[in-house]
Amino acid sequence: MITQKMKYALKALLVLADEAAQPAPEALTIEAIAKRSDSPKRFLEHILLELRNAQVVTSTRGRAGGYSLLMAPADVSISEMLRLIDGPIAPLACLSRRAYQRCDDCTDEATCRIRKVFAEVFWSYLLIIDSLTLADMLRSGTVADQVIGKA
Amino acid sequence: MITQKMKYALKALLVLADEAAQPAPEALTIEAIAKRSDSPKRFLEHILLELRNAQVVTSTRGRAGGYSLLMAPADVSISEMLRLIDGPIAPLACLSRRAYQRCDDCTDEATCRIRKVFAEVFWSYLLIIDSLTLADMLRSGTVADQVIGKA
DNA sequence: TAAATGTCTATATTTTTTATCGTGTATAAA
DNA sequence: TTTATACACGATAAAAAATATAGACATTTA
Repeated sequence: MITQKMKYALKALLVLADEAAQPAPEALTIEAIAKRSDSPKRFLEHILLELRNAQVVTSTRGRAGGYSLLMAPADVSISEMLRLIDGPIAPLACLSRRAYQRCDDCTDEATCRIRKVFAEVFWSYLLIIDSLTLADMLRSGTVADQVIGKA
Repeated sequence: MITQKMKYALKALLVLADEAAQPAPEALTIEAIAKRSDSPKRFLEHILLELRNAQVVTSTRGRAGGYSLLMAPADVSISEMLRLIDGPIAPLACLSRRAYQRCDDCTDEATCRIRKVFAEVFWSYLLIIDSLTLADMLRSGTVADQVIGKA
């Protein structure tokens, strides 16, 4: 299960992407994003900061300041967002490349049967989720799209 | 990431499956399973109880009592074990069939863009993980297998 | 009946998740 | 240059989940 925090992050990104798609996009305040995404403002603040540090969004201070999307939606990888907000996505730490951690009790990774079976699942899973971006979320956006999609 | 509890459960199942594959299989005490799987005995106790309630393993009390595998390894679904031990495997509660829960703030599931994108990932993921069983873990068991598998 | 073993409930500890608060800093307009 | 507005950052806290541990009890069989 993805965390509530991740849901807020995705909602915020959707709000920012929607704004960026407007004719005259403006920076949105945390408050505005919180309202539109129905997220707790003070919590969202930290999430946006993480997104900013990852250079997914950008912010300006002072009057008329706020946040806006920095990367193109097609370049915002869902799996990267998951890693950023929720941490490693591998089912086992010993299968994560970026957050690799050996199991305490592991005598031999090469012969670990748990590792082996989850490795198979994980590679297939990665193949799918690594291909998804914020743009994919936007595409399935409107009700009209939904109806067309079902036809 | 799967929990430590799930790791213990899988290790215990492997121990029991290995025992079941012996010429003269015997019931194994919690202590024996704990030792062989390097799991905390008192914690393992609860795990085995859950597996027993799910009729994956069986137990006998008293002298010479202990646990043994009840289901055939090929019938022990890894995804079912995940559901049993770690809870729902869906990325969102609103995508889980057995543990379905509507999101508090959700106005319309049919048009939720987060739900839609994770639904796609999830169905593909399910396809993979639902096909895996304890038997698959056993197959990739020995070092010899590993070497052959690589060839 | 005694020893071995599983059963069950309660409790405890640690970590993670989900926030909230206070204060500081930057910016732009008045 | 003051002031209003907004983000930045660190501290703290409550709630939930994960990871156990303990004690009393029930069952079996030698």
